[in-house]
Amino acid sequence: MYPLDQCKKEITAELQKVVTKYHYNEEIRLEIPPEDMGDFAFPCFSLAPLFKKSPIEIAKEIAAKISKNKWIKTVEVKGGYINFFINTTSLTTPTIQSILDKKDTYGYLKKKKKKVIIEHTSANPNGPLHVGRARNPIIGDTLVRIFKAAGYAVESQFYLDDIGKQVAILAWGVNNIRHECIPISENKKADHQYVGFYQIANERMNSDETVAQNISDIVKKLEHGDYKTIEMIHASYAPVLDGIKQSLLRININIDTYIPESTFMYDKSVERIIKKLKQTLYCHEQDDAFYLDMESFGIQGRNTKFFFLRNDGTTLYATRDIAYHQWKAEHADILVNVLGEDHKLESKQVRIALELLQTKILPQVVFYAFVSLPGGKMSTRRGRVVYLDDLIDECIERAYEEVKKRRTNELTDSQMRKIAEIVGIGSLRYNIIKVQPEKDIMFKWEDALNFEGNAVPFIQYAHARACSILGKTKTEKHEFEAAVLTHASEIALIKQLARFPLIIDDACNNFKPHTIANYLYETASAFNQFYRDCPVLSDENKELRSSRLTLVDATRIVLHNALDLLGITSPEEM
RNA sequence: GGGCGUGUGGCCUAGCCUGGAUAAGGCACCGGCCUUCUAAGUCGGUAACCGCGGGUUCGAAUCCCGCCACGUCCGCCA
Repeated sequence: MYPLDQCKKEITAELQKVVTKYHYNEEIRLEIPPEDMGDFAFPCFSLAPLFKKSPIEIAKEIAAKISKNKWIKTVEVKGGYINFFINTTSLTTPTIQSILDKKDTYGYLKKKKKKVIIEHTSANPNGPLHVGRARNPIIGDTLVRIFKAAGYAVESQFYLDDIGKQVAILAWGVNNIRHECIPISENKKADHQYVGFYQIANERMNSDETVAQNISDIVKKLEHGDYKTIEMIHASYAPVLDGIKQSLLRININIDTYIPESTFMYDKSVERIIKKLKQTLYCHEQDDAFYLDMESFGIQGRNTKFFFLRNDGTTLYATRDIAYHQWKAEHADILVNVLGEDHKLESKQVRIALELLQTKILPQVVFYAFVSLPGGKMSTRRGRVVYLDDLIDECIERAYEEVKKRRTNELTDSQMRKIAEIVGIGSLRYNIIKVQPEKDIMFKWEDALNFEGNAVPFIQYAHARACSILGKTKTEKHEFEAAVLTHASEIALIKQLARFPLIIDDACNNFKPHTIANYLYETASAFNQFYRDCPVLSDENKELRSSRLTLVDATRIVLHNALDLLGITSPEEM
């Protein structure tokens, strides 16, 4: 257990002890008061009706009975609140010790012996990733990192469409459209080269019935396991998928497993599911196709029919998705999906079907709103997009300009390039993750690439500053004496470092990756204030100097660990 | 028409789940701080009827109802 956990627990226990004498049995929930009013607060308002006294009197009465201990330094009553000021010397030593001992794993929670499958990205391999959906891999990968830190065994999965209409369109295009008819893409990556085939094929499909027929023939052959067709499809999308993987790798994302949809066709599990679904009370037939009537499950709208089998006997995306989820439920204890908000209905339908099939584990879903452009929605089909690769390039380029502006005289070009890469990629990830997923974001270059204020350079800079100080004292031993760190900025920074494990716990339990970004900003800010107030290297007092050095080192570790949770590299200089 | 989500200073965001003490930050704007560990920093200032209207409560940005705006979905697409 981490020091601050221990502290909170003991304050709660102390309160509990006093309060049970009054037959108050509600759970004690401590709050964090506004600045300068203490470290923890207990509001007494809800006790008023029980006590038949004013909250202020109650607070006074209870506060008088609180006995001070290792953690509780002073107790104050203000308004209807009991404010606790903790004994920082009790917190400082174990916190710093814990950071120095655990280093890269400081903040990590104890092992849970539970397996989590986090599905994210799962983009159709018919073109490059675009910014509209860029939140998906970033949120997904951040959750993967957070769950790992929270003690879970995690596997990330990309559900790969290798059997549906979208890849069939791409494959038809690749095989039937001449290269000269495709608009030339400047980017040499295969996903950029191939997307034109998909776009033109889409147009032809919509205007030419024979093409539409050819494509649906491909889908049918796929479902029947026609070997040659499968090979053809695979050859068409493989280079595109490879391009997608490369893009992900550029932003520090590696997905453990790619699960092809076809898996569940060929192992007959989709067939079994169809059979079971047909037996349910909610199944109906319409023109030889089958659907579940979702009306009694609270699904409303123009159409409450959830089709799972076409009239030609082929399956649909959602049908295969049900099979996939059943399979996942067999292989994990917790399932997490990261999906665009356009999947809300489908996800609900799949959930209902899974319930009908008595699936053991249902997925927790994190939905995100699309990133839009000032002119409207992005679309691969219509080619109205900003591609992720272009955004990455632009981020790095702009970061390079910023580095050059500041460090041309001190660093070599390759050093500056390296820093630009770290800052550029970090900027991209940070800007997307710092906003809660369900909030709409309008993509504007000037905002995305603003390098000031609450942005990643601020945090990375704080890390680089810490490294710079430490770099000058490599040979020194960092002795540590908690009692000498008494400056308000030092105390504030230590408390901030102590909070990190609680932040991880909260971010994990509530699927809120953006809280890590907030924490990082606050930590960097606390460090900058310390940096301003407490000179480290120039201090004459040896004990103070080395204790501060240790605090700098501890901050460096926490910033590094938290940045790592966001998949962002911590530069040693900037 | 219906479902789901979002609405917080000029702009962007946190807080909302679990109601509480002067609504917290950033950008922009104005004014200070580099002979001292990288000023991508720091200090101060201007700026908010928390979309609108009701309700619950001792107390509402937070919970409930209605309305408005935006996003998204309501395909034998994925």
